[in-house]
Amino acid sequence: VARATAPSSKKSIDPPAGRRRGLSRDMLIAAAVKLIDQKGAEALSMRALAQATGVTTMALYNHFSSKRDLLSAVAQRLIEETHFDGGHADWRTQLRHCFGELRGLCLRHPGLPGLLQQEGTTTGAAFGPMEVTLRALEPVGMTALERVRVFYLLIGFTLSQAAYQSRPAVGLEPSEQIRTHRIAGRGFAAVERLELPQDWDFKESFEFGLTLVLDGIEQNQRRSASRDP
Amino acid sequence: VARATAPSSKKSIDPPAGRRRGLSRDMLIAAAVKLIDQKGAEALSMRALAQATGVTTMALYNHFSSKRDLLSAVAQRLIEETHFDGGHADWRTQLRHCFGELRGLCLRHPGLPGLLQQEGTTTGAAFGPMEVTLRALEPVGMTALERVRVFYLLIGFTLSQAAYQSRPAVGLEPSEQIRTHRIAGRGFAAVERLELPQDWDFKESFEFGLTLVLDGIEQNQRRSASRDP
DNA sequence: ACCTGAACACCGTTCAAGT
DNA sequence: ACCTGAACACCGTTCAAGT
Repeated sequence: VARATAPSSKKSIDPPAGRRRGLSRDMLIAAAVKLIDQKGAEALSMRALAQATGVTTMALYNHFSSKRDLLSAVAQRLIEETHFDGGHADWRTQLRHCFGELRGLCLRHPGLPGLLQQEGTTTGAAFGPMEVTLRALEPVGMTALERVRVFYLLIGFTLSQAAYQSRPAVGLEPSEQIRTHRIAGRGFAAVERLELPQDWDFKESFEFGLTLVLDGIEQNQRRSASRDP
Repeated sequence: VARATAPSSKKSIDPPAGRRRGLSRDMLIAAAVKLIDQKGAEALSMRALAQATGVTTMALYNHFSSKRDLLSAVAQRLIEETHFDGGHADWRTQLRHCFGELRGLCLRHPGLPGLLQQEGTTTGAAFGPMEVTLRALEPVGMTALERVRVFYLLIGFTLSQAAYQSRPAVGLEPSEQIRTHRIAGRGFAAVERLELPQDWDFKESFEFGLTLVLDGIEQNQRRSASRDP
C-alpha cells in the first residue's frame, strides 16, 4: 500500500524541474484546514473539499491515499507550524509554555483535538511537543521511559481539556452540563450538592491541572534524589 | 425537541399496566453494546442494529430520537453497571480504585473512550466516577471547584490512555508508533535518541501517571494546610 | 403506540477511461 | 502524471402510511 507522503521523486535527474511539486498537496491541506475551521470537522468530506478547491472528488486521491491520510496530514501540518520550544531554562516554565501553545492551537482550530484523539495520529504528528517534553525533563532525574509517560499524560490532558472547551455541537460548558443532567440523578449526593460558578473558567481549569501534574513530577524528583544522592 | 429518555408516562393511572415498558429500549442498548464490542464502534449503524435485532431501521427511532441519543444511552448504561466506589478510607486508594475500574471498563468495551470523548456525553454519563472523586477529596482541603477540576483531569487522562491502548484500527503500540514515524523526523534529537522497550506496558504507564497526579494533589494539600493551620 | 417502505440527501472509495 | 464520470455499497433521517 503506497503511503502518499511527499511524492517520492523516482528520477534523481531534474529534481526542481520547474513544476510545482507538492504545491497541490499543500494547497489542499490549507483548504481542508480552512473548511474545518469554518464549518467544523464533521463538515469536511472529500466531496466538500473537492468542491471548495474546484476539482473532482477523485482528483484528491492523487494526493492523499484516503481521507484518513488527509486528516493526518492536516493534524501534522497544524502542529508543525507551532513553536513549542519557549527556550526557558526552568523545566516547569518550559512545559507550561509547550502545552499552553498546544492548547492555544487547539482553541484556534477546534477540530484538532478530535483529529488527534480519533486517528492514531497523535504520536506521529506530535513529535514537536514530545521533543520539548523529553528535553525539558532531562535534568529531572527520570528515565527516558518515564519522560515519555509524562508526555502522554500531558498531551492527553491538554487535548481532552481543549476538546471539552471547543466542542461545538454540545455548547454546554461544564457548569451547565452538570446542572442540566444532575436533576434526574439518583444517589449522587456530592454532585447534587455542588455549587458551581455561572461561567466555567477553562483557562484556570487547565492551569490548575497542569500545576498538579508538575507538582507530581517535582515530588517524583525529590524522591529519586533522596534515593541516590 | 423531545428528548427520548425514559418514556414519560403521561397517564398517571395504570402505571405498570402489564406491558414491557422500556424493555425494548434495554434490549436495544444491550444489542448495541454487543455489536460495538464485537465489531467496533464504527460498525454500529442504525441499519446494522436494526438487522441484528430483527426489526426495521425506522423502528429504532421510536426508542431513540437519534443515533447520538442511542450512543449516549450506551455510554450511560456501561458506566451505570460499574461500581466505582471501593469503600476505601484513604483517598489515594479510593481514587486509584475508581479510575482503575473506569480503565478496566474501557478495556472491556474498547468503543467506550471514543464514545465519551466524541459525544458531549462525558459529564452526563460520568456522574458515578464524579461522585466518588468529589467525596474522596473531601478531606483534602480543596474547594468544590478544584475537586471538579481534579475529576476532569483524571477522567481525561484515563480515557485517553485507555483509548490509546485499545484503538483497534491503528494497532501500533507507542514504542512501535514512535519507531515507525521518527525515521523521517527532522531535528527531533531527543525523540530519535529514545531507547524504548519492545512492548509497551500500558498498565504501568497508567499507574505512573496516576501517581504523579495523586502526588500533585498531596502537594496542593500540604500547601493549603500550611496556609491556614 | 409502535412499526413499515420508500425516498432524500448525503458518505468514502473503486475502476475504467481519458489527456 | 494527473484528472474525470459513472458506479458501488454504504450512511442518518423524514415522511406518509399502515395496525
